[in-house]
Amino acid sequence: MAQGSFRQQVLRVREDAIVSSVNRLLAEKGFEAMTVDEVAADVGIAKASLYKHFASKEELAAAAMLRVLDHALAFLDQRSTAHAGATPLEQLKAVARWTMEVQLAGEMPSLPSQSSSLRTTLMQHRGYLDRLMSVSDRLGAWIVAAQSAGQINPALPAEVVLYTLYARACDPVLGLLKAGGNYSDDQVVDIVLSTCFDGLAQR
Amino acid sequence: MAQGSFRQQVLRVREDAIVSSVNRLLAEKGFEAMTVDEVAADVGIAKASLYKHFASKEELAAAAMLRVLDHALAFLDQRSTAHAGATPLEQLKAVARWTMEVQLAGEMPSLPSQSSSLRTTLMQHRGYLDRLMSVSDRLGAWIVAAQSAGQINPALPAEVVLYTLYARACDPVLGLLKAGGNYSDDQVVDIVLSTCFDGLAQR
DNA sequence: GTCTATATCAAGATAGAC
DNA sequence: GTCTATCTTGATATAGAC
Repeated sequence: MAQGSFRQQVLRVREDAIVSSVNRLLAEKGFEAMTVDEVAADVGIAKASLYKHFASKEELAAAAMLRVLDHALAFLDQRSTAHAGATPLEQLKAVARWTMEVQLAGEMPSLPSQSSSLRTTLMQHRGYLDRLMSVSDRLGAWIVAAQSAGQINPALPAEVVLYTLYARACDPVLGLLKAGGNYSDDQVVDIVLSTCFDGLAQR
Repeated sequence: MAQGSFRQQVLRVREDAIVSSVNRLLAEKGFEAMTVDEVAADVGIAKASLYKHFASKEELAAAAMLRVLDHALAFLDQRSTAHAGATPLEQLKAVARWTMEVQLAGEMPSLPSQSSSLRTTLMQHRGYLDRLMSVSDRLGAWIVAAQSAGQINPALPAEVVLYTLYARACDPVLGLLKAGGNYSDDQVVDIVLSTCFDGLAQR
């Protein structure tokens, strides 16, 4: 696969650095609170240079969301191949664990469920929607399989399980527990995973 | 208890209307996206008049948060008296159901867990912190009792249960399911309550 | 206290030289 | 493509008359 000229590769690396900064700032402050000036300062280039790479703040954020989804797809690929023997429930738990680890690492940009200029941009972004549907399809297959195997509550509509997994990837409980300082990151993940799959009530 | 002069009562009613508008807009768009112009237009008064009642946008939002907590405290009072015979688990479920109903009604302003000017204001607001701690203390008592009775998983730290209940009051899953249009509000609440207390996994 | 009109400022976006 | 300097807009907040 062609990687382009040296100059193009340099640009690609720079854009990657930009997206990394955007990703972290999005996770830390959210889309509205993040400013383009901050991004430029964080990357170490002038604001005008940013706009040579991305046409708007929304495009900047969209690039970060796209990369997150690509990482997710890569993770799903790896689970499907290197861990093909796992049960559907184990696969779903592995995915949920991965999203929580990403969030605790400060690298999970929370999507704006509320009204936002970013939301309208994303809803018109083909690449974003394609990846989102791809992720949802793969998770959906595991959800249905886990329900057939009696591992996930079959009384729950599959979309409920899917939405819940998405929501837990941005669960503020993780940040609250981490901020409390009483648990390690691994413990936090184990706890929230437990409440997600096993619930609060005694079994 | 003195209610003040007629003029003061009129002002009080007006401020109540303001807080109601703020509360709804806060629930609908969040703090950052809500503008003071919108609030003024929604209430039907001039923007400058708003600033005679509240010193800043943050104070405006804080007033809405305060009222939500007062409503919560009133609900907790009612549960403690009119439903004194309920088990601790039933009380917790009743509270969670109430918060979800409030959210579906578009009246639950989501607190900014992320960095925000509102957060710093609230963290310095005595009245807000007092009410928040009061709510937490009451819920904490029910949580501990429910764990002693073997109704809530005793392996979970009480603060985890508390944070989870707070987080579910703002759970985006509710909005997603409502937006899908496949379920009534009651069904949505029942579903999310089920995933919260019983988890996703088969029992 | 309410209004209209305005000050002030932060932030997204662009111009134009290099 | 990168920079400095600037434009433009939208939003918080205030002035001052009534």
